[in-house]
Amino acid sequence: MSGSPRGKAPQMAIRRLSMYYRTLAALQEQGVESVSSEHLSALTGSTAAQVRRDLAYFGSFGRRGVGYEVHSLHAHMQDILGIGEGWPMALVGVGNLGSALLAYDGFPRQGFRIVEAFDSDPRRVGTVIRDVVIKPMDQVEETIQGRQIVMALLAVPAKAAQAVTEQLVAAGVRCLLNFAPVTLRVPSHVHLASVDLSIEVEYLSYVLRESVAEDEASTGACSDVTTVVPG
Amino acid sequence: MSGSPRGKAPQMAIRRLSMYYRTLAALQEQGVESVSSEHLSALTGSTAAQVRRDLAYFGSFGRRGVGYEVHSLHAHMQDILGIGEGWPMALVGVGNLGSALLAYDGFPRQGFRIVEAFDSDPRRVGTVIRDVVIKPMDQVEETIQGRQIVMALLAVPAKAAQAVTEQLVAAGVRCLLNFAPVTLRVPSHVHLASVDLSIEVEYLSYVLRESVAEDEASTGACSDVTTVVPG
DNA sequence: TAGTGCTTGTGATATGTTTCACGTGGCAAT
DNA sequence: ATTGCCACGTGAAACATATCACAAGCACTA
Repeated sequence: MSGSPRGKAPQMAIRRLSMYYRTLAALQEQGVESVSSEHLSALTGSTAAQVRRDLAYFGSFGRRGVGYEVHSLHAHMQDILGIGEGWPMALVGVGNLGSALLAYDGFPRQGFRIVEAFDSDPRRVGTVIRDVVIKPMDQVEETIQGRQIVMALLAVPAKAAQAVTEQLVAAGVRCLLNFAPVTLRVPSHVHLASVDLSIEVEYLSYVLRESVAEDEASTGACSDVTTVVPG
Repeated sequence: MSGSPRGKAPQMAIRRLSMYYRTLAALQEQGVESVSSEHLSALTGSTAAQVRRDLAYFGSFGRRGVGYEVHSLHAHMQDILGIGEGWPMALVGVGNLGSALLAYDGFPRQGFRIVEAFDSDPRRVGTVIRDVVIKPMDQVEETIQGRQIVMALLAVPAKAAQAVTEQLVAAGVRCLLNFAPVTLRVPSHVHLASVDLSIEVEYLSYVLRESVAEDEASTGACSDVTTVVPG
């Protein structure tokens, strides 16, 4: 029902779809009705060719000589990404980060809602954040199976992450978004994405060090350093 | 001072270094003294060949027939990633997410510390979280220049992100870790990494939809679904 | 209806990354 | 010493992804 996947889309293309989707939503709000690959690429930091190629993995949504109709393309992206299904999510670990995730309004705005939250700390169990009651860990399986939840956010300490993962998988979770700085093992039918702050910061640290080294190689005047914004 | 970069390392290789680094720290704590590429790959989810290749971008740290000495390799990774420099960081936006970042103990444990925090909300200005006093936005430039801060975390609402970015860049920041769901424009000498929860969740939503569709194609018995953990 | 200008969709090409396969060096034991 | 085994480091092959460049298609005009 969702177009014709001619060839398999690279993971990165799918992630870019997400950005196109968001950008299209913004354009729609601004009342823009039509957009070209050129325009879309400028707004998302891709190239025009890449935008066209990314979209072409899933079908042909534009009209030659004209561009893409914003509303229609937005709807197609929503369909392809499976937003609209409105998968309910469970959160495990309601510490600092977990609380922030519960309160994060980006999720409901994109159609994803955290409907259950769990924590092992008895002091947190029973408290309510954003209409969600925090339940104890021993209710994970029962609740997740009962509500047919397939997506979970994992915001527990690194040490506990693997054990909790196994608990969630046993309960029937199919997708995990992990925030703990560990490499999780999951069965092949379970999909895993990770947000790892250490990796991001250390990556920046690396490129910073590299560029500082370059600067020092050409010490002295500011010379011809480019200050133009890319793309 | 940091080895011999033969060829340029792919971005992904650098991110994997970060995982090796963390894994080596754990091994060291466990008292393990030697590790093979095979072993390291099992712990990080890579392949042995990839581990060797990734490390080879930066030098040769192992001994043939033996493996890698954990302590020494850990030290090399630390050097390459530029941890140890202990770059001080600034945080802008102390809402739910920003507060969680301030309290996140993964940063100090990896040698990164948030030493300044800023917010535009007068009610938050002046309050103290984890020994950091929240300052108003108009002190960004002065403070960052004064303390020579080059890394910043951006946890402001999407609408404000681009403007704040420009403020930070003007103040001399060289690296930005952005948490707002927008595409930021930065000058080419500024490095940017992003943590985008929408993208992660939507990506999972996509693969979930895909795999559910596959399941439905072969409805009925569980047939030959693999449940073995990978690699 | 034919012509012009514009933008898509897509083969072909170039670039980048991962995997393979094996030569090389190192350790241990005989 | 010599033999046997092991695991790294790396050229070359395979694979994946991004870019280029252009034919095809649409809108509009005359």
